[in-house]
Amino acid sequence: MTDISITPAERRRLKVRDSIIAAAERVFAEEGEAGLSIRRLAKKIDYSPAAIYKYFASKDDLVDELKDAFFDRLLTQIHRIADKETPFSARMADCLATYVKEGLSSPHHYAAAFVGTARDTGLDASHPDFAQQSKGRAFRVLMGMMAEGIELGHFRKDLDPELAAKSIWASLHGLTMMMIHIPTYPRLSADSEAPDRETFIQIHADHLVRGLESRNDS
Amino acid sequence: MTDISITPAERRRLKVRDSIIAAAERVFAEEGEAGLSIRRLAKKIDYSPAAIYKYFASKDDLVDELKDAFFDRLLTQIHRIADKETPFSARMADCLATYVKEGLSSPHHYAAAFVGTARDTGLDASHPDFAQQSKGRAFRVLMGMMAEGIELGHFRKDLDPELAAKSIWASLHGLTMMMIHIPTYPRLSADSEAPDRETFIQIHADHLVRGLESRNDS
DNA sequence: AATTTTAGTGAACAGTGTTTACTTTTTGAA
DNA sequence: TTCAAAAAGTAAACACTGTTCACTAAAATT
Repeated sequence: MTDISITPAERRRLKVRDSIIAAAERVFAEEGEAGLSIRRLAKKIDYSPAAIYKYFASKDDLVDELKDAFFDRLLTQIHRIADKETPFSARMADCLATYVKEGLSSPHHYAAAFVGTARDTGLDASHPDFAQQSKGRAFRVLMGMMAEGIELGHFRKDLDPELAAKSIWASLHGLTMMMIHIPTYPRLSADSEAPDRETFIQIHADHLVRGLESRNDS
Repeated sequence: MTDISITPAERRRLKVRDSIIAAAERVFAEEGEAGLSIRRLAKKIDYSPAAIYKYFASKDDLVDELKDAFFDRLLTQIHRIADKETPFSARMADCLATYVKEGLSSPHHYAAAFVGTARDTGLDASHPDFAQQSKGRAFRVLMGMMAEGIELGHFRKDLDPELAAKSIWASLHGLTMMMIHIPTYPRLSADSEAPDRETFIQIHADHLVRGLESRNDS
């Protein structure tokens, strides 16, 4: 009985823990991982640096939590579109654009979630299986839509939904990273006449969808 | 007259400088920017840490030189394909695949060249114009091929070569980053039956090209 | 009320990039 | 060849970083 409700001690602990990630979130959103230091964080919440280690095993663990929270938010946004009952084409295009835009809304979070050439965020035994992470769940939404598109005849029948989804995902990821890294993308030089970012995201999504569509129908 | 040839002093200086970047290159290729420290570098070449600052203004400057050198190599590889006189389709596909493969051959270099959400590697006044960098020159090769493809009728006539090239570039970038970040890509879970990397690069390139092609011709 | 567990801390360890004052070596000219 | 100037190289310090450890103070449990 008593273990169902939460004890005041646990409630206090959670409060401190939350204040840590809240402060971290603030710094991280503005300056990214580079600007985030345990000592700086400690000052912000008026604790000693060592105190933070009673709540997080390491800085990486803390940052991982920020990344995970971001991808949860991204997943929510994706679902908000994907679960609609609008026509397939519009839904698909909306989903692709939403992924990119959501990434751009938290560039530091997004980019940080894709760093490390190794298994630090990969899929070794220590981490949960990829499909379980919100990154993986977001991918499965895309893969589901892909299967639907093939089913409906919008996309070529010979496509493997998983491979096609991975290809599309990579392309979306690329545009997102590009726009994060080159803030003026798709403008490269000052003089070039280029559409605004939103329009370009649409163009990009159109190219991608076109590569999947079955031909010889309007 | 005397300023045409190089003095022994300058030659010595260049030798030391080269030994620094050589050592840096070795470390960077294996462990990336994380494993590279001035002090460690100094130990490797048997100099004091401060000595390195007589050759490079900062660690970032040193690392920038590594990145630039890498992109020069990448540009060379791209040109090796693009300058061939083979049929357009094959050349285009080869170019796209080569970009990705070359990126994967030096994952740390490639990924490092695309970090920083800000203008640290962007296109502010301090840096040379984007089109001048080897990153920009590589892009111009792609854009040239795009124009050629439109000219030849392979690609839709209504495409803007610059925008289309940017879209393709973003997609290539995405696949490269994905494969760097998820070493088993396109395999996500251990059980999934997926093609090898080389094949998947091809599939991805095919999707991209398909999105550009004019329709209703075989 | 006594004991055990937990929260929190100051100080230290082993690193980092970078600067400054200083010495040694090399160079170019009188 | 001698001598001033420039360049090469360094030890030590500054201001940081993540992390650990021995320790105290305060709750929680028995």
